[in-house]
Amino acid sequence: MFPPNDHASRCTTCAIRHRSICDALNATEIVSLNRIARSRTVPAGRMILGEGQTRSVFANIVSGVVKLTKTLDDGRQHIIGLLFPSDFLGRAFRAENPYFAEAATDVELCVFPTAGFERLLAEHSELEHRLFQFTLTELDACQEWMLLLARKKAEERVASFLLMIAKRVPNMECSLAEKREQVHFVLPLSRSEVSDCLGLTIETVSRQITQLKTKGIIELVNYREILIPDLARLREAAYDLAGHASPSPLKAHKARRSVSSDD
Amino acid sequence: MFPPNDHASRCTTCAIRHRSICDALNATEIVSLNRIARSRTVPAGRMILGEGQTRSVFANIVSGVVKLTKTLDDGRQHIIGLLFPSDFLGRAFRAENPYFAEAATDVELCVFPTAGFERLLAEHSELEHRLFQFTLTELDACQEWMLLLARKKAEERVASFLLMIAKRVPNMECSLAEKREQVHFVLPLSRSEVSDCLGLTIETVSRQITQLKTKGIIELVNYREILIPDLARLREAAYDLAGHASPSPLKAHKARRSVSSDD
DNA sequence: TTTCTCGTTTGATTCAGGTCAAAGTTCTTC
DNA sequence: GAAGAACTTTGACCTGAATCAAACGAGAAA
Repeated sequence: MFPPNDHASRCTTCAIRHRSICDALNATEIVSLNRIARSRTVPAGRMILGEGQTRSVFANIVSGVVKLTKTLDDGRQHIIGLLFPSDFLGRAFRAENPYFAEAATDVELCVFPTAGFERLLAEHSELEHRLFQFTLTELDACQEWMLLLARKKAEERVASFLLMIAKRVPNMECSLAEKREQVHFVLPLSRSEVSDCLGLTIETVSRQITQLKTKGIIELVNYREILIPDLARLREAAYDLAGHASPSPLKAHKARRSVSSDD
Repeated sequence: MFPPNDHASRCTTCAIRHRSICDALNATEIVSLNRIARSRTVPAGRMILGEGQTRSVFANIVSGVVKLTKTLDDGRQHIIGLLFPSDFLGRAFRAENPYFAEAATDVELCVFPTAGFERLLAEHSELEHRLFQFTLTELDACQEWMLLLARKKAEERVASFLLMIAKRVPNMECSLAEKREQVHFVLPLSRSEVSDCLGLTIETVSRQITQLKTKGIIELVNYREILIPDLARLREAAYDLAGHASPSPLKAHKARRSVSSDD
């Protein structure tokens, strides 16, 4: 899909150049990273990285979506993370990989060989620093997701999921969409995969999507294509009230012994 | 509670010296870290760090247990992490703290002032590297916990929780306990806090503990003191079957072939 | 066109865990 | 040590999501 490596130019035209870990490097360093990098495309559904696999793969996600999954022996499984363009795949400093990585859509990767990448990491602390930043962001997202899994109801989970996707997936309408807070995108995952993200079943996800559709919070162009007429309403359904506290009168939850400041 | 700082000796007698982030530093560097460190004890139940609080606290946990919590506006809450002796508290490079930190038991901290610690971090890449390692471990644990929240049943969750505690809390019997795989410890959390770790209610946690007791997998000395006669049985109840590197056998996945070996 | 397949939706039913309500245990405090 | 208060267990009942079971598209092959 790509012309053979052209160390000088490939990175300069790279779409994710300034959002990926590469942004930590200066022009000279970029060249040496580029020298060891290899482009690779992976079709949807193909495994990229096996759980417990001895040697990790290091790669930038250039386009597409990668899902990271964990599985119990009896088949119960969970998607512990999704990687979008500019995200980094691979656990530095870990001999074993703690999860599977699989292409959710067709994926374009920029792959770095293990040894070479780790050497670069050791030589350029800027690069390690940036990787650290990425890891912290991943940890934040993970902890946020734990709250969802532990305490949110099915509808809130599905709404939260759509919100998360809407934030990271390319919008189909580029006109004055943002202005109107209207979003239109293609879901990168099947219902089954969505349910594996949310700790629900396919049926429940489907029902909740129907529910959101009935309420007019989302519109389905087709199974995968979703239009969100008003992000604020979706945010409300997701109970994603970052900061602004308006205790939704939908259901009065007994706030257990809290750090009560009032009555 | 502590004698005034003695830069030369305090660290050398520190119980967590070699497990904490400090182990990344050499003797000279330790002294400069020690110079800015301050001992502090926090009684159980006291807040250490507020969510969204502008400036982070940096500290080693010397003794006791700290819980990190996230709360939805209506009071639904979740404990996203527990910190044990030698763990590190605080988000480097983040202006805002994404969670509450509260002393679950009486806690002894070794606190570092923000500015000074970040300077040390910048000067000694070894220290940042170690912090990175700690963060990766935290991320691993977090992702493991997501699987628990998403897919494990109540009894498995409680068993997993006890297992996790058993691994990290000091054992009360030091004789030939390990040999027999027998563990005896004091729960650092109340039932309510346990339920907030597991995404369950107090009642369900209580019932599952009773259940485990009935099955003879655990014994209750009192509400907080637990004896585990056979760790293997608890591990089984937790569905914590380590090792497995095979994808789900039940759910038929079309993705099988690995991409790692070349075309 | 028909037929097959795969992913999705919808309906009926079940059940694990939540909710509500006591009652039993510890631990304080006076 | 009596009186509470706080925490924990237990019981009865309810409900939200899982499970079981069709039916419904949409795309692919014939």
